[in-house]
Amino acid sequence: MSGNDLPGYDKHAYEPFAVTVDLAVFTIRDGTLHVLLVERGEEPYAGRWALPGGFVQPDEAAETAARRELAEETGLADVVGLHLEQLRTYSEPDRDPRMRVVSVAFTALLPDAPEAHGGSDAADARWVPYDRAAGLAFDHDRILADARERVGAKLEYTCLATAFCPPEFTLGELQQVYEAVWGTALDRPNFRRKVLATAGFVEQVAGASRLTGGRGKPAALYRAGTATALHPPLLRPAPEGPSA
Amino acid sequence: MSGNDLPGYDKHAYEPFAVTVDLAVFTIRDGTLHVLLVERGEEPYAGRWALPGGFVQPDEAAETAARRELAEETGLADVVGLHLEQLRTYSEPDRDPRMRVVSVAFTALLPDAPEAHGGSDAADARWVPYDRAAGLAFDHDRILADARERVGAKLEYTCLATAFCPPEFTLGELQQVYEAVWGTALDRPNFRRKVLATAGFVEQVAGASRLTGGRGKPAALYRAGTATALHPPLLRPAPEGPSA
DNA sequence: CCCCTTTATAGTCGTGGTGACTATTAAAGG
DNA sequence: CCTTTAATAGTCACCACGACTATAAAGGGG
Repeated sequence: MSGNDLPGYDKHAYEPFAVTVDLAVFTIRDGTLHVLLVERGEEPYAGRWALPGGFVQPDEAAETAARRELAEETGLADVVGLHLEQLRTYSEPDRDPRMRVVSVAFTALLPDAPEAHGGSDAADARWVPYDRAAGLAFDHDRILADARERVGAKLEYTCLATAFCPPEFTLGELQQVYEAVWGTALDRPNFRRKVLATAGFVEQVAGASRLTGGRGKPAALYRAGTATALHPPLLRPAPEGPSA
Repeated sequence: MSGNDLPGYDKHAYEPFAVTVDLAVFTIRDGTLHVLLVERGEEPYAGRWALPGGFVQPDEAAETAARRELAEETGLADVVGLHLEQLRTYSEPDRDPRMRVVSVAFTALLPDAPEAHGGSDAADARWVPYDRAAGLAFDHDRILADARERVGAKLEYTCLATAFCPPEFTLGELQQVYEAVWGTALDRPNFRRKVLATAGFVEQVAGASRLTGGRGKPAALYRAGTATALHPPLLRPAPEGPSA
């Protein structure tokens, strides 16, 4: 609770914590899921890769801190279409060897990656394929896995996938988002039918088309629609039986 | 991030925060959704109702603190079937008028309510119908609304509803859970068909039955199954058009 | 004791969403 | 000019689900 019901409470009855934000920033590059990592310059975990993040300032909310850190460390500040969303909070007492740190983790999605650069805080910032992002500092392996699972789940029942796409995109590119996050192939005509049947998911850009890189029939261009939920959802192929 | 990339960092470079937990504890009573509230004894918001909660201790994770506070304030400690799950973290700088408090909110579900009693910290603890739980202290109105929305959403694609039920329950009782949380009526035969068709959702207790309170045909008893996910989901009737 | 009410359970029917396909169109390349 | 590649169109069968109707098993009231 925000209040305090302890009898005899005063301002020293609680223990101070450091509060940080961690960001799992995703994008799609070359058809595969990439995550933004920074290289740590100091102990502990010096030289190891970690999720970008930093301390929450006294006058800002965690959401504000997340946006600020993303800008400072990677130069990905006012990127259009940045989708930022709280994931969960990690508070195990021993998750930082130095002191008691509670971290509010965020998930961020953005369209085809602007190149990241090491910013003020980070020695280096880089887009890394999700599959090769292991052995991160602290409990960031777990945070990253949680973030990916959350994004995968939200693709099913929200229109979130467009947050990975530039302002105008083809249905093939949108499908690549699903395939990259879920790690499964989807049937193209069926995917197309589903997306177009969902009112407000995408709307066609009149008369425009784009060559997907050369060969093949040019694809129509679409913009993100106004819908935010997907009813009924677009379920990923069930990994196993009905868990019985 | 958990680490610190600031050059020249030392242990005083960060500002300390107080970290608390808030709990939105739900149960079903008389077929309607109830939430557990405590009455505040001190300023600010003295005499107002609030979500139970309290400070996280230096050596415990937020999840641990949540369980402890629930036990201390309400005596609902080792209730069998208690489902506890993190909701999100609220960190607006002015959410507590006294000082900077970051609160990790949790959602808890439990079977037909044991009566709550004011515990060590709380002046009074009481089950309140969700619809009458307004005007809470701090930002607890918002936390409560977020919690209810989350629970409603999770009923769709998880087997969470059994967490509201005693160890043995009828399908009618299970349906009441959905109707109470969603606030809509469901068709009984269709609900039954769906639940039984989902492998691992519930399993019948051989030969047992219960009179639902007197009249009517006695209902068969079921136990929660081993499944945790619902594929395909049990969608609540769409409130409006496809948001287009 | 019969009938009505109540609640659980069984079954039916039609529709729509979806998986698995096949076919056609429009570009580039050799 | 034919092949390859990718987008788009269309088909078909199945199954889940909403909307029903019907039956079974209890209690209550006359």
